[in-house]
Amino acid sequence: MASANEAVAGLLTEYAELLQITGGDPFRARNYQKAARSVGGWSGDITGLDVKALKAIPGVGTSIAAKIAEYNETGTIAALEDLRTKIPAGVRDLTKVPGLGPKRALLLSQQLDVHDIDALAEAVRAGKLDGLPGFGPKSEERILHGIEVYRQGHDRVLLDVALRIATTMVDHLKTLQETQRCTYAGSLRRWRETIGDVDILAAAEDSKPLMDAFSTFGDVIVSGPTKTSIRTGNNLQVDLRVVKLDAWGAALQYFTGSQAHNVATRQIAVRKKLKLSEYGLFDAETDELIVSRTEEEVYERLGLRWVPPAMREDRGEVEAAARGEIPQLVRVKDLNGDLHTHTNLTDGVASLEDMIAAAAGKGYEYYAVTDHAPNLVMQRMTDEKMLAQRERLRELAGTTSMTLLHGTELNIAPDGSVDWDEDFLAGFDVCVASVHSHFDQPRAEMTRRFIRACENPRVHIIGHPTTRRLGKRGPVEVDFGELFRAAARTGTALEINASPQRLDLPSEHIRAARDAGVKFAINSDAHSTVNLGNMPYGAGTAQRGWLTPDDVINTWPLERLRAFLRKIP
DNA sequence: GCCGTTTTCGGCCCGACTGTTTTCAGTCG
Repeated sequence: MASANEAVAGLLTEYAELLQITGGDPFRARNYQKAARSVGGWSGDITGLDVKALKAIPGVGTSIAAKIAEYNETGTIAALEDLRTKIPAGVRDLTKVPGLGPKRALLLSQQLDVHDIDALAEAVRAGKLDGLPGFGPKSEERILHGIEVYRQGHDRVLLDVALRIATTMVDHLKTLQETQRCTYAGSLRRWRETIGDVDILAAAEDSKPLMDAFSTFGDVIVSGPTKTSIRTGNNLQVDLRVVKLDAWGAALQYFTGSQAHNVATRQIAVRKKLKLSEYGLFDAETDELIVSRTEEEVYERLGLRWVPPAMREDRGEVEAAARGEIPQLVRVKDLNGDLHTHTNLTDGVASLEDMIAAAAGKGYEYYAVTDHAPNLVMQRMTDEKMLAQRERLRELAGTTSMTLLHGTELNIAPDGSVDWDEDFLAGFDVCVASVHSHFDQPRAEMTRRFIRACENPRVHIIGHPTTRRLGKRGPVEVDFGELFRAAARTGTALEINASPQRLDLPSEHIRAARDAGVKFAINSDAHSTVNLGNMPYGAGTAQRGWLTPDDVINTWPLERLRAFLRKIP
């Protein structure tokens, strides 16, 4: 089960969607959506808060606070239950079909008596859309296509997949003579953990050659002089927007988003009698262009510091930028080492020697090898193998300028214990401890399990704390507040696992953990030399959690790191 | 429904594209 904040955010989102379907004041629906985001990103726990306290959350006023308080007391929201009964079943599902919004989904549901996507597909194929007002032959085609897309894994793609596709297209577009600038923007530039569609921005006087070249990368969905959308072979939508070079900064700011961040910046513009669009920042009355060439100029003219893309989620960054308090975020180049990697002694694919050589190529000051411990039985680890690896690692120390650390990735048992006793663990320079089994323990047990691991004086880092696999397995149920307090109290770092399948600890928990006093380790969890290159995804995730280098132990110099790893005072 | 250093009422981000509706609504981002 999700946290109370997430649960309420989900209910408020549903309420907003139902309001959109019923029509009426669109600003009401928008407000519920805004409140949902706000509650979901609220660093405190809403459980037990009364109306007065709830109203301190931005976007939560008297009415929404009352609904949340009602949820706190009764576990339900009567107004939501009521709205659910008024809307035909399945309309919300129908709006999940791309191209089908709330209005037309409701109309189809009522006119055709269809309540799920399968029934809709059948009705369209049976020609039941004929004669419906507003639905022509193209509509049928679009809806059927939308249903196909929905079914073919409507899921978002992982960050590395999207980055690869975007980079290929950007590199190709840059080869065209007409292209003046080209980069990816959108959620990819913000390092969101998964990507729904890729936004590419280019500057050119004549957009047609770019649009033509871009169209060859997939099936064209829409195409005009400023925007072309395609769908690639692996079902990823990619949008190319072409602007004039003069508008580059405003366009980059606009298309990087998020939408919520853009709303917030535009509201600031409005208050200053300005108008912000992808074409520039204008005087609202005279329409005179003020600035548009760079993002920095646009933010500056709004009275804001430049906001790093990873922070642009309307989670307080606009207010921070107005106060001039944008943190110096941790960057990949700040990382002095990698503290969680595997070799072919367990499930890695590269040898110890190859992993060390590849890591040296990253310019690290230190590097830890942390193969799996014996309780992950399929890895067949033994004391002897581990000690032999340590010996070999010490021999290799003379071959590299990096300081080599011998470590292991321990398994946190259901009771919170780990693989080896204190004496054996004392032989390691660094111990990562992770949950690899019994993912469905009840919340209280799982929480005790993690806390006991933190309290182990030989455990330095909790690996991939939620154990989620993006798109495949959800997070374990744990009281994150308790976990964060335990990690801070015991001097145990939480990992930000940089694997694109994990990105764990997720960014939405990172700020709360940091506020609790937790330190972090950004680790590749590499099982190959190539995986050592996953660090940018971890750094991006850390940036989304507003972390600075000081928050991240593997940006520290070796001596400071060693002091942290001593843990026992 | 929320919000306020021009407002406790009257705003609320803004533009592109599509299809079919001869002037615009729906959808998307």
